[in-house]
Amino acid sequence: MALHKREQFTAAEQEIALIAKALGHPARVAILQLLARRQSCVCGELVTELPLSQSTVSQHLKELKAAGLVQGEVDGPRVCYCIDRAGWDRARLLMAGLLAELPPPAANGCC
Amino acid sequence: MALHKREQFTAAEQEIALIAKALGHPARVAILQLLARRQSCVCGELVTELPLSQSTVSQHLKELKAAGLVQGEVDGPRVCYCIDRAGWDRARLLMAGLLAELPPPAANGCC
DNA sequence: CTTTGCAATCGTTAATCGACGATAAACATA
DNA sequence: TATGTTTATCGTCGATTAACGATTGCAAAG
Repeated sequence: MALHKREQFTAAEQEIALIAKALGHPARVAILQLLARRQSCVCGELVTELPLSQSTVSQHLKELKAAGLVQGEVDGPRVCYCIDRAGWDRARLLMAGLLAELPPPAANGCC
Repeated sequence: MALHKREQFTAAEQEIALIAKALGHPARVAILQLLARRQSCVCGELVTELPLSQSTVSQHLKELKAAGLVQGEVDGPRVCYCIDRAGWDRARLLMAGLLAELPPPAANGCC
């Protein structure tokens, strides 16, 4: 009950926050960069690139998937992760939209 | 020790993550939008616009300030908050840089 | 059909977050 | 000086996160 009040904000605000939160950990940023640069793809390779255990990497991948930024395809015994292009574009759109909002300096008195 | 391993990532990854984390809550997104649109400025006004208590809003403002996205000027008994343009530009740069990284579809086999 | 190898999930722990009310601090005004 | 207004900080509590090792689940190889 009402200890977390996320519900009380607009859907747009929640969507931005969801994506930003997924980007809010250096391990996940590093994973996304590895995937975007196609340096690796398979979960096991990511584990060797990162200073984290297999289970922790798997957990981060799950969060990135939940945020729609990454998708994973099973390929035999291994899993190939890639950037989810739709989610990636959406993220770019939302982030650019938010950060573009600033009008030219000081039409107002106070700042 | 070493329960949180943020230290083990690059400075760039940590900087992006820090900013993204600040954007990772709908209340903070809402605050930034209010400030960017100059609809309000003073902390007390923000409180009335948001479904949160004064202390909670103050806490969120503190986090946004720590991420360099917002700055506050004392104006008598009240405090005027505004977007920190330098931090805002930096955020735009970093986010755009990260999200621009994706190369054209599938040069690789797996995805 | 068993073994092997990879990835996901479970269970646990410590740390951090999100929220609040209460209190304190800073300042203007009576 | 006392009072009211505004914001920051403190203390607390429950929820969530980050991390790990251990276990489970599954597909390919033998």
